[in-house]
Amino acid sequence: MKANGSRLPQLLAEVEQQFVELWGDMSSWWGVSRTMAEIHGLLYITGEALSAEEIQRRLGISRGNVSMNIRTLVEWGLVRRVRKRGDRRDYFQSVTDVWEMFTVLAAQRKRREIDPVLRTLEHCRERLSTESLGDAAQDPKARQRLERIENLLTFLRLLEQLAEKFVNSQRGLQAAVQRLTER
Amino acid sequence: MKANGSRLPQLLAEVEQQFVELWGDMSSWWGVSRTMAEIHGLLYITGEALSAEEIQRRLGISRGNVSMNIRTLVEWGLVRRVRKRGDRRDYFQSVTDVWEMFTVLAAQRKRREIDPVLRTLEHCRERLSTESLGDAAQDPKARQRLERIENLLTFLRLLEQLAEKFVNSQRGLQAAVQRLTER
DNA sequence: GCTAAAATTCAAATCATGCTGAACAAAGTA
DNA sequence: TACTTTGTTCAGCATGATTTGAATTTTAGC
Repeated sequence: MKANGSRLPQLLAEVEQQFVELWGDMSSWWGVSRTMAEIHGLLYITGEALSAEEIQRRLGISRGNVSMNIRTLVEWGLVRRVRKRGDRRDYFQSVTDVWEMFTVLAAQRKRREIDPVLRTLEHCRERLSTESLGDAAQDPKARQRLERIENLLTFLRLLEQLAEKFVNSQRGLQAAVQRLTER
Repeated sequence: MKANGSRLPQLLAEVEQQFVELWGDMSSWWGVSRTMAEIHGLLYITGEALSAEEIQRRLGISRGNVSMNIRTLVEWGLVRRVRKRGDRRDYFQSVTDVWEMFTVLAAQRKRREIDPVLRTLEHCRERLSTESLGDAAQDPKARQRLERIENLLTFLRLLEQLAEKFVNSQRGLQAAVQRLTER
């Protein structure tokens, strides 16, 4: 289908808008707030270095909100702070590599959510172990629960290792996953 | 270390409590509400078939809340409704296989969150394609954005395929992932 | 069919998350 | 030094998500 009469800039703006919204919809997937995802989405799709004011204007959010969220995005390495000569404002630009972005987000989630869970699970296991319980560890209920906890631990450890591969060797893993998903 | 003097049932109750909390902490990981995760966690760790009333009592939540969340858990196949002869209450029991549970949760998330995003992304791509734009597709900005959208699509499709493998052949994939994560 | 227990529903109340905006700090300019 | 522009912080508030509980429906037993 051929283009209607609308001008290109308007179309780009519309697609940009749609993309930012979509990126916001994915925020829960990455475990970040909607606004943080939108800021990142805007920077990713435009590819430009935008000032805080520009971001504020385009997303219709407050000054403080931009500042707080940008800080996290920069800390995480998803966005770079860029200076322009003769301009004292900060500008911000997104990393462009999709695998790198995913790697960062996965690592953050792992650190914040998986690691503490593993610690707690290990603690649960410890409390039900033979060393802690002595003869009582033979109790069928205790044994059953220990088994369930161990199954879970095994599974999560596997996920953890998988995540680690992502972080340590995106490229190699990319190839491996591709092989894995081939017909 | 050997057990202190505390009785086993109390220890089991404590570990149960800790586990339920932990499972609740993982709720955002699965994209479900904390209470839904807690109900499932309780059923998983006890292994028993519990009545709605019992769940309500142990988690300190309302009757309606149990009913609503249980419904979803049953719909998703994470929990089975069990009848006991001579008792007209419903009892509920969790699936025990960790891979099966993960499969279900991943499939739900994919359906609810990944699929719609892919549809929207494809729509964005379509709007920036040569077929839609004609000569305007050569505009550097348009090309750059199309490229970014395509990179993302490629990546998400890969994730999608990976998720599909989980759903279709947990066991085979389990082995594959294990191989992948070996030293 | 009637009754009572159990399950479900959903409007209203509650709660948590994350946003706003005003106050403040820092950094550049004259 | 005083002023202006930009960036940061956080208490209080707004919004949306979750829960409650009373009304309603369903179910099983008689």
